[in-house]
Amino acid sequence: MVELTERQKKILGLVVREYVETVQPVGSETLVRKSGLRVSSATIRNELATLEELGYLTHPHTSAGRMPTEKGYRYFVETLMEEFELPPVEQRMIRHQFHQVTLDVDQWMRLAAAVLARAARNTALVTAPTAAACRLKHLQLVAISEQVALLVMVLQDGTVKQQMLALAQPMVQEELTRISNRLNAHLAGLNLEQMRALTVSFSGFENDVLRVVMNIMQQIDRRSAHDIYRDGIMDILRQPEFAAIERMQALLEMLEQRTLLEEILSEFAPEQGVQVVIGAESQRDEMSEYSMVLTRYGVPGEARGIVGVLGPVRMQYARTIGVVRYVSSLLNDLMQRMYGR
Amino acid sequence: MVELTERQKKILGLVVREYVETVQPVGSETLVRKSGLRVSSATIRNELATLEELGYLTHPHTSAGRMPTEKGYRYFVETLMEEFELPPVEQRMIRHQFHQVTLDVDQWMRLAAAVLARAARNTALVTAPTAAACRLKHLQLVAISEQVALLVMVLQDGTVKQQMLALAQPMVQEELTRISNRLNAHLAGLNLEQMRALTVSFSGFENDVLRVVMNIMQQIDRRSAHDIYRDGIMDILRQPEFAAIERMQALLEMLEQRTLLEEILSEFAPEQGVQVVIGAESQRDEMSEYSMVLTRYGVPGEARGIVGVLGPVRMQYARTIGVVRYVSSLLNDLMQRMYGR
DNA sequence: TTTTGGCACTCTCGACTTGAGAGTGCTAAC
DNA sequence: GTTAGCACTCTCAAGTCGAGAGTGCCAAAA
Repeated sequence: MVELTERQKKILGLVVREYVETVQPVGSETLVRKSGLRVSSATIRNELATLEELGYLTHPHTSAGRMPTEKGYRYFVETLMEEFELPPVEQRMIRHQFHQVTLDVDQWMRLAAAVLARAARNTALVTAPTAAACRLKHLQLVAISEQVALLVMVLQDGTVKQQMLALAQPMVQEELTRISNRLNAHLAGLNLEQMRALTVSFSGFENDVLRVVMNIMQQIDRRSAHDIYRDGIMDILRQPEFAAIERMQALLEMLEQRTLLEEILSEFAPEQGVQVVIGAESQRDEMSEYSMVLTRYGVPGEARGIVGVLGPVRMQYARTIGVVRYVSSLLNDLMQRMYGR
Repeated sequence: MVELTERQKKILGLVVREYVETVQPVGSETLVRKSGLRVSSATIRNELATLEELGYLTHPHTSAGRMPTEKGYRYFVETLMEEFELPPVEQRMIRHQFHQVTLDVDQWMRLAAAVLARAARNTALVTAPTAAACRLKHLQLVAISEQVALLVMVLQDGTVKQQMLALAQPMVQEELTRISNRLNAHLAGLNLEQMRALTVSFSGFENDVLRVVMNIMQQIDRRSAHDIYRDGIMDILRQPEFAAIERMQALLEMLEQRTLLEEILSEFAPEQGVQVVIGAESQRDEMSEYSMVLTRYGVPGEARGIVGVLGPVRMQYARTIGVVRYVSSLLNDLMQRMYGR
């Protein structure tokens, strides 16, 4: 790998920035004007040709200007880009919004996605925090009608699950509460594995409930990230790269495929720090036109989730990274407070 | 209003059906071929001209075939269309899916939207059932950490609400359970109005909780339909009328505007039966290109919700109406079972 | 009075052409 | 190493053209 000269770096940086802004291949004349370099367009052309040979730039056709390749963006992200921090005004606004909303994981996720999408001007993807193996915190049976009860389960990571139960025989609320208490006394704090050992100690309706509880917990354990909160789909669709319908449809179709998204997110979200995945680096055809900026949040031992932004490869990486970092730090604070320091 | 002749009705019906299928203005020759009428194309042309004069058909330009106007569709829906019933195989499949899913309102809504979208091949809109004024069924406080508790509220209509509470001083689960029981004893079955009268009888932390409960219930009461479950956005976007980007974006933008959608849904959902709203009949510019097929489900006294399908004006009305009717009847059954017959 | 054949007329749509504009790449000179 | 100059290439928007589809009307037939 040949080291680039300072001038080449400067030119590459300019091409990336200019292209990201205008979405037009940028020509040598434009660069002379913007660069402040005291050289002629012909010199720039020579440099551009070199950068193209090295794989950082391309040509859509002979008489068009240059645009960055994925390698070019990668180099930009790693070496040329300067840090971006969200302006304090916006930071304050976002924090304010989090304070206003009710303290509920589901709401936080929605808000995080909304805020992230708006600030990054792209599609935001957020997964709820999940513990490696979920533990029951508390359960409660609530009479809905004579024959139907609602089972509400609160898990260690703060998520709430609910399921209706058909009752073999009518029960009143007092009875259900008594049963809830008995079950809580034995089950609170346990994970699926530990519950298995207890199945023998219950019988009748209590055993039925236990089975349902275990069933739900198994479902949760199986899929690592339950729901993906998405927002700002319009923001990404407004980008000029989606002027062609098929692109737009392809993207929407991908965003509707939860399993694919989950897979990609959990594969590329880094254990720490912020990860940038540019185009084909994701190794998926469906994603080859998009880039992602991903990170994890949460309390490592307890429960973690993913926050990220999806956008066209031509993306304002510095800004996006800054925004993702800020939102994830906010969520970190929230989680930490939830787990009591 | 002049009554149409049998032949005119037949021709109008044919034009609608043909246009809905092919999305091409239909010409006199085609009609002769399809109609089975033993007349020449010139005769058909005369009839078409009459129908156009009466406002049932239009012309995109001189040398194009005819396509229905909104008045044409309206006439079709009211007079010409034959009933459509979902084939038993599909009915069974759908019922099967409802049996498989856990018994939880949120899940039902999701499933209803998914099923409806698939069967109607358009975008499905479903709102959760809401009681006119919501009543508390049961509440439970769950310790999350020493300083944080989760308040879980189950409402009469089966929905579950949750909110984190910051505790002024540490409390253990036993304490929280005791408080929950005390509050339940007084509050269960009450609506917001009735709770107001009780605010004096509680103090300290119990009063704080009561305030939060009332606050949440007020939020729910204020907006008639909380969340709108949407599905099948891709299905509608695949329709040829969305070949133009702006249309596509306009639609997506509208679907993201929850308030607008809520307003439209609750305005046009009929008290009983199935309502068809064709294009500009909705009196909204944003909706002038779309039609809706809406109905309500639920238990009139207790809680009701809306199911509907949104699609292009050129829509298979008979099919859509049949599907909406079927899904709403399924939801009716579910609701009825929930409210115990 | 209704139906029909005939024909001129209208409008769209895709294919093709053309010229301006943008930008490169090369060469020869500085 | 840098630069001016110029031929060359490719795109894109505008304009042109002809085939095709379908109408509208008229005069004759039923």
